[in-house]
Amino acid sequence: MNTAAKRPLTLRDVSDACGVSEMTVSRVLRNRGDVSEATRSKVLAAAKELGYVPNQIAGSLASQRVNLVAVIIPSLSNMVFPEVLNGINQVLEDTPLQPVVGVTDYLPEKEERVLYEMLSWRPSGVIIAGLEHSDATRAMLSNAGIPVVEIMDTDGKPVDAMVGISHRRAGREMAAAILKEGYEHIGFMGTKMPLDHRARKRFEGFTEGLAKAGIEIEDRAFYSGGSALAKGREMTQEMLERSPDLDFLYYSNDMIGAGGLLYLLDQGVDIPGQIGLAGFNGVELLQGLPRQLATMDACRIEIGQAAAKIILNQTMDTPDPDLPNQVTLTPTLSFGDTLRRRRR
Amino acid sequence: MNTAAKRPLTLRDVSDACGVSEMTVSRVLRNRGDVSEATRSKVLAAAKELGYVPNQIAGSLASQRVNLVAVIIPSLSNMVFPEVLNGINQVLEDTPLQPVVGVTDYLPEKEERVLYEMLSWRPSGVIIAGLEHSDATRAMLSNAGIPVVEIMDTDGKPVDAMVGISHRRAGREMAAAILKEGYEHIGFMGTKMPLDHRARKRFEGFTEGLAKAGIEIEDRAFYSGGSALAKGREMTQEMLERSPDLDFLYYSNDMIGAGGLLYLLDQGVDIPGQIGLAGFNGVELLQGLPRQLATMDACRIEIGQAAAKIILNQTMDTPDPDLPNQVTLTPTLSFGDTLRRRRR
DNA sequence: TTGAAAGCGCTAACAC
DNA sequence: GTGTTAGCGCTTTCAA
Repeated sequence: MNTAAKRPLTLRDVSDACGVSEMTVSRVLRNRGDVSEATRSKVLAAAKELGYVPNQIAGSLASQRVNLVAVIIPSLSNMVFPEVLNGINQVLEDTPLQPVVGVTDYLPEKEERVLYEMLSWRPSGVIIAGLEHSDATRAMLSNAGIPVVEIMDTDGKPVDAMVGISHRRAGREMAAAILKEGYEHIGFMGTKMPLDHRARKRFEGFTEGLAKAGIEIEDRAFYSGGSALAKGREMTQEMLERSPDLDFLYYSNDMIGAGGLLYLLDQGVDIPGQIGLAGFNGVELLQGLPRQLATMDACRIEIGQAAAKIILNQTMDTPDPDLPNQVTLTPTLSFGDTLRRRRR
Repeated sequence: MNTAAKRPLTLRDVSDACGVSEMTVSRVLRNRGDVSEATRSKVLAAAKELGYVPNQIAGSLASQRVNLVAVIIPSLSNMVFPEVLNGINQVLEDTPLQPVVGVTDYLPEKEERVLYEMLSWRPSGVIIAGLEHSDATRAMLSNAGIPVVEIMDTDGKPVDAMVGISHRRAGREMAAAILKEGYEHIGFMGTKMPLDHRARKRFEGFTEGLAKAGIEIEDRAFYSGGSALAKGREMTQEMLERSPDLDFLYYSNDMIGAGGLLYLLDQGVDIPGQIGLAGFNGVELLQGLPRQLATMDACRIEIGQAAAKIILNQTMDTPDPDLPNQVTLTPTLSFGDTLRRRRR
């Protein structure tokens, strides 16, 4: 094993070390073409002995093939996105493709920068969260000449492929479920994030759903920053002081919902009798609360898997033309212990 | 804007479009050397018009410079690691360096694979979690000829630079604090992860700390998989049924600690009078629980920042030789509401 | 089964 | 200020 490599080793070094042409060394290292078992093992031994690590930069330039998949997401703190990544990883695990993650912080300009940066590495595909992008971003995506999958959301028109759920519908269905249980005085709490289009669409769907029954949200509040659990507590307290007649609270995510739940249990409020609660996402994290919060699963893993499969399919020599490239998954509503009202 | 690029554009295309040599176009696009304002704007206009995206693969090969920093961590689900990433991002944000993340799932073989994969892109530096690696991994790290920062842990000898906390000491200090409050019958709960060396070291430090006072852990339990909150609940219940005399429970992470806390509050146990509790990590996530869990901050953001600064410094033309490359941060103990025993 | 030549798209180094 | 030349370290292609 080489102990002090200042200059990284090249194929040339391996070639010299074992007396086999660079070309053949290259073939051995990539398992390409027929190489006699004798030379093969000679080369492998030399490469290992030297501690040779191939230079993918040179390799990719020569072969015009890059085994990277750009994955662009708004955040890593949200738990939702790491789970999507897990789905992607699962599918790409035993393939030559490798995901490379970029984070946008929900900022369109940063999304643009990150995408540009990643495209300059000429990846084999792009998986990007959301359907709303700047014109420049959309242009880059459609001109890149590689498969593009927009994920998480299906309320809109994709550049190429699309995998996700309808957040608008999710909001509507939650509204319907709440009304069906007999709740009528509804408050909403969410993040103050004009650029979180999925949260916005859920909210819109929700108000639509209520409107069909002639009902309006009676109070609402938005937060930004800080611990979601703590915010859920605070906001719930404030809202109920302001609007004591509310009998249902819909939270835009499970974490603030959990904060609200803990607060109300502290206060000895009867849940779901006096007040019902629901969140969104179905984060496994929260199993283990004193009561299970009603929520709607966002199909994160499945989304990641389906997106990765679409990219993978396109990189194959003979892509399956039947693999759908518009996938709408259906989130399931779990009632938990906070939505089924005991009849009065 | 080009609308149907099958073949990606090259510098050549831009050069042709604006009648300026490739070399000058390259200079403009990289803000290198003196270029007259006239040609400059001509080139920029042409590049934008065509939608040209530079090919970093070719660029890096030619310049022998790659602005990537390999970041290798065990997991993305642990929240701890995304926070470290945030610290790294903050520092690298306005530099040419770009982090690229690889995940090992706590598996040494996978760590080896991921590192090999990343090194083959010839990054400018490596930030890798932990000090325990396979021989092959260590060899690759020391032969790579680039700065390497091992993070999170400082109980051991690094290949090159190191930034973290002493988990052994963290364990010892927690033991001391607990004893000082007068607790004597102590149980431990943690993850069943022989490869999580930091958790192991904390545990070792903890038992050492107790041993100095002639005290031994009276019960212990380990879990794997599932929702940590739920596991904390279950395990706490089981442990107290098995060992009803315990007066303190030390959890290897805040999430299971929170589960235990919620369970005990449900049961109406007096905390911290009858039973005291502590976790580890200081996850902001949990602010908002009915009681604040005692914990120890793992300095995640700071670790990320310091590590990135070390890499950044090394990539500069004239690195500051005084920047320390062994940084041991000191975690702070927060007592919360679950460790200060009311005197009996 | 193996090797030699050419070139991937860009930039360092040097001319002009 | 701008252009020319010669590679970077591989793989493709074709010849042996």
